[in-house]
Amino acid sequence: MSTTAGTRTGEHSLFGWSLATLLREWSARVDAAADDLPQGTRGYQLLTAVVHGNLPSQAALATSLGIDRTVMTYLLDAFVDCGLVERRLDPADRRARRIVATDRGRAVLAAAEARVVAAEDELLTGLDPEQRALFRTLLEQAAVGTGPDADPCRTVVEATTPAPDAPRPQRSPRPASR
Amino acid sequence: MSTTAGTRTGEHSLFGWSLATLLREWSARVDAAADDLPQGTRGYQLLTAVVHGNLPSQAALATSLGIDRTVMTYLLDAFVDCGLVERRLDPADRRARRIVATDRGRAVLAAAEARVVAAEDELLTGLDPEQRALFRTLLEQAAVGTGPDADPCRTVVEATTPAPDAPRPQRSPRPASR
DNA sequence: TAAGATCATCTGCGAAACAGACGATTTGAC
DNA sequence: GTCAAATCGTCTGTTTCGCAGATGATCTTA
Repeated sequence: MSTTAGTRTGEHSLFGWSLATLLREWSARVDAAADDLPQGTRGYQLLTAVVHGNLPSQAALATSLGIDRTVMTYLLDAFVDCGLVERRLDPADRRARRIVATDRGRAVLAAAEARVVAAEDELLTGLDPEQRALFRTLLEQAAVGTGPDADPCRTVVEATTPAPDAPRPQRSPRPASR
Repeated sequence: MSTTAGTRTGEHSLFGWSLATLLREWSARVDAAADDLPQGTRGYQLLTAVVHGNLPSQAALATSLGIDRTVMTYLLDAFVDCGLVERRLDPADRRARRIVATDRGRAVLAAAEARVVAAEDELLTGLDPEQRALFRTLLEQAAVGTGPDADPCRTVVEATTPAPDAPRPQRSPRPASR
């Protein structure tokens, strides 16, 4: 088991495996670090998005986190029940709810974030501190470039792929226009 | 993408969001690029591990991919039905099955890999080529350092995984009434 | 040889995701 | 101004999926 999973056999891409492995491990550690939040890792991500994300509606929140709106509903229910966030009516659009964190929500998040940052740093033990900073920068840059808000003009798959007839079968990144 | 998802509010960590976003997008593209494999992205990862991973048993395959053994069983069933892999008895341990790819499996994987590599490169449009190479290197290095094969002496969280009494106070998402 | 651990499989249960419909509201066309 | 279409959040129902547990086969050890 010493050399198994990652190393073998030349130069095929370990990109996906590495990404999945890293996220899995991150998720496990965040689950442990943020166990005072509902829904574990996902709850942490949600609260982070609520506090720092500046997203106008539940739908925006959902697409930013890559989850379904119907899931967002009961996810937020749990947070409201815990007194961590509030649903307020958006005066500009009375269909939408504006999600804001309570004081307690912000405090809980801050405490969790401190633990998560420590866990993240520990997660990246394979890199020395200088590399860690660089890695974080590159990662964020890459993600912002492809996230749900990415430039819609930069069409994606069909350029280099012999995509049959379903170029983008799922997931249309429709950010609210701006 | 100017104001929405990721950028806001100073210096909290976007690490988890970036990781999840990138993996989600990667997964979507691989789903499209490897749609001739069972189980989409997961199937691609499985076949990659079978061909390049040199893993001795289903269990090793499962832990490397972070999935359950019981899932691995029917996942492999699908691949065997498609004639992409075979289960062979391990002569050294007749409990275990040694999973090997068929010729066709290797060919299908090779074709898929070509498409996936292109998709990955396209995924990283936010980085220039030099940064991409660096990012891949750092990512793999970080993942190998924390993966299922990482040095068990410096591990941290593994202890929490099997813990039966682990603090997981809030569970049910509550289909709350309101 | 016996007891315990490990590998792969199967069964059943519970949870989670997804599609669809609904009322409320906004937007756009005419 | 009116009407149709789209959007937001919610709820319902279906179905899929992961996970715990038990089982038979095999290896390991004492």
